[in-house]
Amino acid sequence: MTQPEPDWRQRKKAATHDRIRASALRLFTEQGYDTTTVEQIAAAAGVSHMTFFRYFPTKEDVALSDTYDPLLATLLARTPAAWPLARRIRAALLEGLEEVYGTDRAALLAQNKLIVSTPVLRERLWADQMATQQLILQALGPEPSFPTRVTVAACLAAASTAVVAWVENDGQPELPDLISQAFEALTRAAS
Amino acid sequence: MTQPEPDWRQRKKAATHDRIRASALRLFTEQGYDTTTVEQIAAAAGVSHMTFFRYFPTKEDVALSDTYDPLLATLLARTPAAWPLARRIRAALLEGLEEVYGTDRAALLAQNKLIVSTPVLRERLWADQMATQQLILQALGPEPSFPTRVTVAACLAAASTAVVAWVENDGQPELPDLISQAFEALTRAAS
DNA sequence: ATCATTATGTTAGCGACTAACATGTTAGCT
DNA sequence: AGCTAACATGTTAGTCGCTAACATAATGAT
Repeated sequence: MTQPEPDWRQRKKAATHDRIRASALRLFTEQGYDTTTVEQIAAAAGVSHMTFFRYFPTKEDVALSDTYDPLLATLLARTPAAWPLARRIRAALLEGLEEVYGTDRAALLAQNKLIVSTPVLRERLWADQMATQQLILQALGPEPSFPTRVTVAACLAAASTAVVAWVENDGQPELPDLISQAFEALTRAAS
Repeated sequence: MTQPEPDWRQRKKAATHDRIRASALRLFTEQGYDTTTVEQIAAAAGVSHMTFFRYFPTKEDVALSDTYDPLLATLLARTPAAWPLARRIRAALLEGLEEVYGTDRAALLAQNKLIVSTPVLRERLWADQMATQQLILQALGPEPSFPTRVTVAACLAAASTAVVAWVENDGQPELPDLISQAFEALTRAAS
């Protein structure tokens, strides 16, 4: 009997979720990821360490949380199916970026800087990239062919390279431009 | 004064190194990676858990140990510099494979099957791939351009996709063939 | 025989993470 | 209002990967 579920409960959950997340990110940037303990995060958010793990499966997840992936799948499906796959992915990536880049550019840069400069998180980033790849392949239909898989993997590798270059140069060339350059490099790599 | 270093010492070290590694791989395949504890591995190898960590920095490393990377760098350097980068990497990868594929194909398949089927190890695999990428870039000279980085990343992504497909299909299409197909797919992705 | 080096073991501890159980707080029903 | 079931949170104790500090035994050089 889980009927009406008054949403103030969910609001409260969302509130502590955000409080934990905010405390974590602040502590991470203040004193580094590795030296920050889950207990500290929990204490800063006013909860116990068990509550932390009820909201985030691992310590890494709180630093990597993003909502970009599901958006990407829908954008890709909306792209003309007649285009070559690489172009479709490129278009979806750039379109998705536009929706956040204007408002959240600073946060995006800060978060990715933290990730790239923390070995453990960098590892997880590649792992998440593989999850994104699975998601894209499913959005393209069942039983993807081997060449399709290779193409998707290459496109995501290009995009990741762009992101890494972006944070390494402190956001100097803007990310959309870098992604475009990356895809152009991809098409020329074939020659 | 560490002069002669009688090599029987090194032989003994190599022996225990191999004993630990063998015990670990056996236990991993018998009862799974996650459920196998470092203490069990150490006990099976007749050492203490501290000795284990003196030989392998982490539990993951014992499952991922390979000597392919340095070989790859020299092979790449030996390849004609006039070729397009993707072709050079492809040639180096295939040439490196030839040297082990005949004798160690079974072990290679088993090890990669373990890795691909274990989430934690899969993560580390991508991380190691980034290390390989760094190594290739250094072998190509200092200060690689952005397009070069993209190309290398895409080539390694293609190769990884080939390896994953190889173990998923239980070694059915042979790995060198899959790698060739992957690179052909790469060149066509550009169109 | 002595002494420095090296490999190994022992112990204690930290931190991420889990399981078991307890407590309080809220929602729905009578 | 009062009872009960559901749920969020806390407490406690434990496992496991991993590290540091110190102890011990075997080996090699003098």
